[in-house]
Amino acid sequence: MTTTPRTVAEAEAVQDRLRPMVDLVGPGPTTPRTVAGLDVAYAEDGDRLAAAVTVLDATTLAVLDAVVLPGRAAFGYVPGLFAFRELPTLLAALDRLTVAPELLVCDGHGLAHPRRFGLACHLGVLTGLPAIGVGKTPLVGRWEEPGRPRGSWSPLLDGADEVGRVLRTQDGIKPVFVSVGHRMGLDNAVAQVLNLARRYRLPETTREADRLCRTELRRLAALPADPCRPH
DNA sequence: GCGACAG
DNA sequence: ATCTTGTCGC
Repeated sequence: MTTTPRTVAEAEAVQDRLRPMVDLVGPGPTTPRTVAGLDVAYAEDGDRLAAAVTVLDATTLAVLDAVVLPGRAAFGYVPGLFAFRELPTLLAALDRLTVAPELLVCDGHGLAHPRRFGLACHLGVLTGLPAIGVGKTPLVGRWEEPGRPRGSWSPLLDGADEVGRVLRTQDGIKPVFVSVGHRMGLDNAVAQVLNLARRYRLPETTREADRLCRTELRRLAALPADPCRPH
């Protein structure tokens, strides 16, 4: 089972306990055959959610498998502890996959985190799979604007550590924040994200998962009260 | 002390 | 994350 803390102190303790288990050596797969995208959509109340995992062919980007599950936020939103909200439902969805992913692309940071243990590290350690974090906005670190062309990047520095890279995935488009989650090298992480973001700012894996969980959330909201489980 | 703060 | 209209541009 997953360790679900109830307080900020407990959550930080969990991160500190798991952080040493992150594999920072593995360069990761050069040409994975299957890549998973993970994302969560929240209802207006901020409590109910839908978590989605999609598995794509890393070459053709065809969707090979997809799972979406309803759930509840397992923790309050606290920057730095955000992973605890969606971890349980995401792990449940991962368990139901029929096509095994060789790499996880997470919607959030990995090492680019105050305690070097963001969502991508957490999911990587718990599943044992190589994992990458792709954030849309920064959490920690300083950086300089990368060049305009797709593929340009600049280091994301937290003190003296390069905790990630600010990567331009499309010409002249706002960059994303790439960081290592588990069993990956930073160079490879950037290469994998570029391969997955061929036409849009975000990797196709993330876009597919995002679309799936948002659609499911709307479907759930439009559904009448469940007659099978009355109050 | 003040501001910042993944999704 | 989500709430939201129009608008600028290819």
